Amino acid sequence: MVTRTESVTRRLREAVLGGAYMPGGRLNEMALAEAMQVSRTPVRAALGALFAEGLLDYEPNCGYVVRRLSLDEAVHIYTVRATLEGLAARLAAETGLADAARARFRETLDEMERLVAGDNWGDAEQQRWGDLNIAFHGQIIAASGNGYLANSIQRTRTLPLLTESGVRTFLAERAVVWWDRAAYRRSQDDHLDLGEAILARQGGRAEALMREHVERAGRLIGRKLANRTEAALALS
Amino acid sequence: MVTRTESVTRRLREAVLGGAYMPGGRLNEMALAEAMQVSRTPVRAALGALFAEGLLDYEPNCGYVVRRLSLDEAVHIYTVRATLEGLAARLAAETGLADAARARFRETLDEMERLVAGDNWGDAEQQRWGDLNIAFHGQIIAASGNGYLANSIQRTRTLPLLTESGVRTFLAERAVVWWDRAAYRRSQDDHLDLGEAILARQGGRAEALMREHVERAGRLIGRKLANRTEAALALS
DNA sequence: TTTGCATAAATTGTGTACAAAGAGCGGCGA
DNA sequence: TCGCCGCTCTTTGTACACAATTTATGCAAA
Repeated sequence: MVTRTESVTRRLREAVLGGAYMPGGRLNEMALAEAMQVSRTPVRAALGALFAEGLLDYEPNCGYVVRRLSLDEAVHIYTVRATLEGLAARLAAETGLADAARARFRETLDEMERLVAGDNWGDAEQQRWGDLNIAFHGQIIAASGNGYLANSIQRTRTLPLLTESGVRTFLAERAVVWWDRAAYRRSQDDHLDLGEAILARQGGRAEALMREHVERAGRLIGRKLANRTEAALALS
Repeated sequence: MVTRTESVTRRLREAVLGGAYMPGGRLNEMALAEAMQVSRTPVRAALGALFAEGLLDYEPNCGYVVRRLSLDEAVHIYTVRATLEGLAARLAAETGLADAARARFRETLDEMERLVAGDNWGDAEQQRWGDLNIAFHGQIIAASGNGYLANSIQRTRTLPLLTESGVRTFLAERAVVWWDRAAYRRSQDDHLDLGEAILARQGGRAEALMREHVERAGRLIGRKLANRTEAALALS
């Protein structure tokens, strides 16, 4: 049996990450309770959990609001994430992958390459590539063998506004993927170098490559976000 | 006005970090509520918050227990911490310290040096050096200008069993500082090199030094912890 | 003695009522 | 008209009662 608190926490997390509420928007306990068909108690527990995860801001006696990330904060988070994923890449390279993991790793890389290099590049291919991208990074993190590191990286990824592949915006109704195809190609080139370094047990090189890889993504998103902010300001 | 939840959270956190409960020990909601003279509601909120901070483990319908860190987990946490503090050192060096911060930084280093090099080395000096050590690291983290990084590092420091200066154990009644004087001298030498690198704006060198510095502390604690585990096993 | 089950006790999960703090609003005076 | 005060209303914080689940206990049978 799963408790209502767990269920509400999961649903609310998905709603916030999915952009159902505007950043800075208040989350009314009573309204959420009615919407979820539970009492305020599990809702309050869920809000507390999401606050601890960094998805919400909280002020005593004032309630919870969806956290609004400034451009600076987003850059800060990406800096930390780049360093942590760099560490994971180094540890993975130094430890080495087991045979099964090695095979899966190669398979993931190959499929991504086929997609990017292929003739078709529609929504389905982008979606698939995004999933494989997450899997690729996940395999490296798993191979690092450091659970605390894995959690720390996960924390940098589950934040409103910034998700695993690309940028979601709360201004639009549905997710907008910001990258053009050239960016995917560049990202894939990074992946190929990274895979080579890790499989060749080159820890230092893997770390440097991963750091640069994630920081590049951060810079890209930073630029897009800066433009978006200007656009949003122009609208308001 | 401060809410009861905040007050209970703070008190409970201090109790857990101070070693008032055995790792693995159950935290009974009713008992805590009576001890703190509040109802179960703020106690549950506090337990949830401390669980999110990583101080407690939780299983639905089974309650909260003080988190028990394995030796492996402690090493993993130190690895992450070393990398993050290394990043902070690099950012601090690259950004550079403002004049006031620069002066305070030098002052902190000088006082630590006077203590370690001085003739007296009692409990008071150790305590003072520990406080300055925290301040030294804190100044670097602040100078990095990355709030998310500061939070991430703080998370690696507030865990039961491992605190800022030395190791607390739940087996003994009061905190035990594990280091001998030679270790303090070695640590201080690291600090001198680090201060030099940061003030000279040598980012890469500062990062490498800080990483090694924190990892050395981690190895030291790891060894002590391993011995302690053997001792504890022998006793039981 | 041990194992299994049924029952009882203890503990956590949830709903709800009430207390308290904050936000919004209207009236009053300068 | 503007600013301030006090009120009301909304929203959050807390206590408590009850439901649901887990854990302990005791008894009977293998």
